[in-house]
Amino acid sequence: MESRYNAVEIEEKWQKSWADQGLDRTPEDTSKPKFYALSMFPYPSGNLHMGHVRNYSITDVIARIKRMQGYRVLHPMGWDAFGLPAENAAIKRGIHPAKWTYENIAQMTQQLKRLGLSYDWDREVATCSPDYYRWTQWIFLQFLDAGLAYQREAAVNWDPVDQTVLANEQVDSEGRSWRSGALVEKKFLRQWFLKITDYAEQLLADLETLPGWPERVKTMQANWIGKSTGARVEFKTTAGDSIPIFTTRPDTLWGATFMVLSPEHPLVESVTSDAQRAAVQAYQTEAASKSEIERTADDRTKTGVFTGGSAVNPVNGKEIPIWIADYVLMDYGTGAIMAVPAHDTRDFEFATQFGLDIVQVVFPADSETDEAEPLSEAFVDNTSGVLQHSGPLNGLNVPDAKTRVIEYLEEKNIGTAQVTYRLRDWLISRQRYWGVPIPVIHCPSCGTVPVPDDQLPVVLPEDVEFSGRGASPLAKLDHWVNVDCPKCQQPAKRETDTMDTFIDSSWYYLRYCDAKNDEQVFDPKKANDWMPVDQYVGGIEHAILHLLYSRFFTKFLGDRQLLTCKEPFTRLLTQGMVQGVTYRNPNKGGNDQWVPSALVSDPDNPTDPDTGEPLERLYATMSKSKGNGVAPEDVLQKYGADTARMFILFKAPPEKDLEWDDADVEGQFRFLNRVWRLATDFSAQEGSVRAVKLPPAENLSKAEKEVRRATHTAIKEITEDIEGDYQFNTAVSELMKLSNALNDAKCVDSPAYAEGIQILLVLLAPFAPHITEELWHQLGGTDSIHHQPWPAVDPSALVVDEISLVIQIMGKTRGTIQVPAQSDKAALEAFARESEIAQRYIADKPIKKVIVVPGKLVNFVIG
RNA sequence: GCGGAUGUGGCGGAAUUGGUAGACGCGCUAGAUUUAGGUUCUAGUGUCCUCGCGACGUGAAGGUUCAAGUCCUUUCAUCCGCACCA
Repeated sequence: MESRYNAVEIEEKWQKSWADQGLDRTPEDTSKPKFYALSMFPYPSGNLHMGHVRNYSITDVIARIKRMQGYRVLHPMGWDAFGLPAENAAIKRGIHPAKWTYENIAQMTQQLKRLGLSYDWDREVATCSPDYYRWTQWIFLQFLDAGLAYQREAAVNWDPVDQTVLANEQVDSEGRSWRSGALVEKKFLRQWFLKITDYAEQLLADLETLPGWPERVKTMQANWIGKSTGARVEFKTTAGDSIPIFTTRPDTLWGATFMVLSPEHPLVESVTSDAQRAAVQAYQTEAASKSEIERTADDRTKTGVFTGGSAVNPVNGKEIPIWIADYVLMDYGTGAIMAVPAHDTRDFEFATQFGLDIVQVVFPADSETDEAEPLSEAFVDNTSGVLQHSGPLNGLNVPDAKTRVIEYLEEKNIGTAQVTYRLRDWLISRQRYWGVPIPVIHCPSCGTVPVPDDQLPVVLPEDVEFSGRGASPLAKLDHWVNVDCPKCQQPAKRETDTMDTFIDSSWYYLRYCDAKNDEQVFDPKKANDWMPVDQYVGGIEHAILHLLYSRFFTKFLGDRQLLTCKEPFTRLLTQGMVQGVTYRNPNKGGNDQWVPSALVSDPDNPTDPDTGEPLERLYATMSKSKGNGVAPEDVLQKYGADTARMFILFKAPPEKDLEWDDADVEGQFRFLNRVWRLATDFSAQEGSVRAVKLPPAENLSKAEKEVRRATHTAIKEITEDIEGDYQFNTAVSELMKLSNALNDAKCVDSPAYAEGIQILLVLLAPFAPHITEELWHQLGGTDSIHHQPWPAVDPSALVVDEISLVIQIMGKTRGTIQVPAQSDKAALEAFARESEIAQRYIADKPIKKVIVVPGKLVNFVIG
């Protein structure tokens, strides 16, 4: 009696059984090598989407294979649970953020568990739990103690109607508040920063120690850190005030014909002449009122105003005018530049526009003269160009001139070599409720006082009102704000800012190593045992911030003697997006152009339900606005988790975007049904898969040898696919090949066939954990299939008696012949020469050359 | 503009790193099974033609080689990231 593959029933059964057995608990046995497999933990939005399913399926397959390969594996899951959506829900719907968050966690946990992911739930963390954020606060105090946490004034988004600070996400693309619709203003508040810039050089240099990271991510981080090597040079105004500048081209100093200050530069006031004061102030006001969007607008026509003041070029004593312009940024370098229009495109544009002098000092290496034609664009070559009109640099090429000019500047005491970074210190203050309270107390006499370790955590108060107006909910809570100073016991006030949620996620992977510790942030022994994470998997959207911050934390905690690893994540896999079938009306724009799949009645001939116009069909990242999402629950209900996992892993390589296609999902379901049939047909006649006793190789029939070759080829190929670069798509195709070979096998009552069925199930187990467990037990297995060792290749099974030898004439393949596999070069050539194919093509033409590639081909070059 | 990547059938994608291009799957075609549909099974499926023991074929154009998707040069297109960073 043939049974049918009922995925949902089997999956429920085994998920319960595995949970009861504690199958996925992290082993403590340290005799095995460790492997730490980690997916980026989710924000508990309440709904699992396909991107999650893909992310976690990838990591789960890796974790399962590593277990079978004899590693003890740490594979945890948790929740990045603080953040704005919970607070927005509170403001809009009156639900307390904690209630909203924990309900979402409960719901998503149920969804996750249906995917059959082998998590050790005993190590679950939620960043909003006091057990966790107590240690987030402790780490903050470590930064404070190290002098790497500090306060200064910084701009926030201020909603003038609601009188509240807004997060960037609460400001729309037109610069208006999400709630009041008011135009958002800049306001300066005293805020907390972490001094990540102290680690800029290490964070940049150590990227080279990460060969297991995608090039793209490393490049993005390097650009973000933005190291520039150059010089700091002291310019002086004619009045004698010092204006230091930074330049990467100190070799072009003799070509500096004017200076430009940022409109916010503190010296603007003093250099401005009375005649120019009105124009300068007008320009400053205009620059200050420019929004982000106006600043980054496409038209980059340079604007600026002459201050009326001048400075002296320190290398040649020439007097040069000082301008202000908003293309010079206050927060980079010194907020002032020397302008060398001949050798910088922006300065050139500015000089051309305002009729300022252009003096060329670098000339092409092959140029006959040093008296150039007027330039039509800046000459920016910085490799082979030769310096002229530059005193001690004359005749040097640019790289040599750069070295020489630094010596010169230092001799003359007017400048020095300097390195700058674009990386800014990390603003971590948030004027919000649902985050980690910053654990400090402001005392009128003692100043900023850390909350003592034994008083941690500073718990978020529950009795809070969420109006979305006025000060942060915490600041309005007098009984919470007013405390005694821990030092002097006098009345003081709590800090009411909470931390950026990126702080929470910068160390969660460390907490998993020792998730239940209530004495320490983690036991360094345990963290050093598990760290670094061997494989980290997540979306490309975290390429910069999350990964950079985590690297920063790891390095800092290393400096505090809590960790020995230099980098948190040895290998990083950035999985591609999941895209859905999307319908677009090309005659419409904005959000109206997207027609939700649910409204399309005939997918073969899609039309707009409103207008009847034909629709374009394409693939795009799943989103609510496009109505092109596929709900994981629906897929699980219809096909089961095993099919969903198989589809996701097979359809595209993990780092590429994946097009969700129902027909392909059906295909995977068919494959699992075929495996089901193969195994149940086999068990009906055989009974047990456990005792495979193979006769000696020489006694195997041809059919048996073929089955064994297919079986062991599959082991070899799949193992290589996984160990190389996680090519799950080709690994799955190898599983299909093996299943096809077993389906075609002519020796179903042979031990070789039994071995094939058994190994097919074991190899498939990490990908489709439920169906394989069920079939394993139907075949008489008693222990879990997930406790089976990863199969080893039997090299003797791969040996073939005959190979097909490719015959080429002049490099063109003309056919193949079967020859004994063991033939040497001479024998191969002889077989080839005698072959009918060669005879036919060569006939009586002379053979000029014969190339023999053993095991592959023979190529005749004829005249 | 700078930086990173990618271009292979109708589609998703393979190709031992220079050695039979198109594995595996989807789709499609024909046939068988089934009360019908679905399922399942069998065969076929890069293009072209004069249907062969043929020619052509990996974005385009050159080159190296007995042999190129793979190496070199030039070029085009698409996607992504950063963007007045001195």
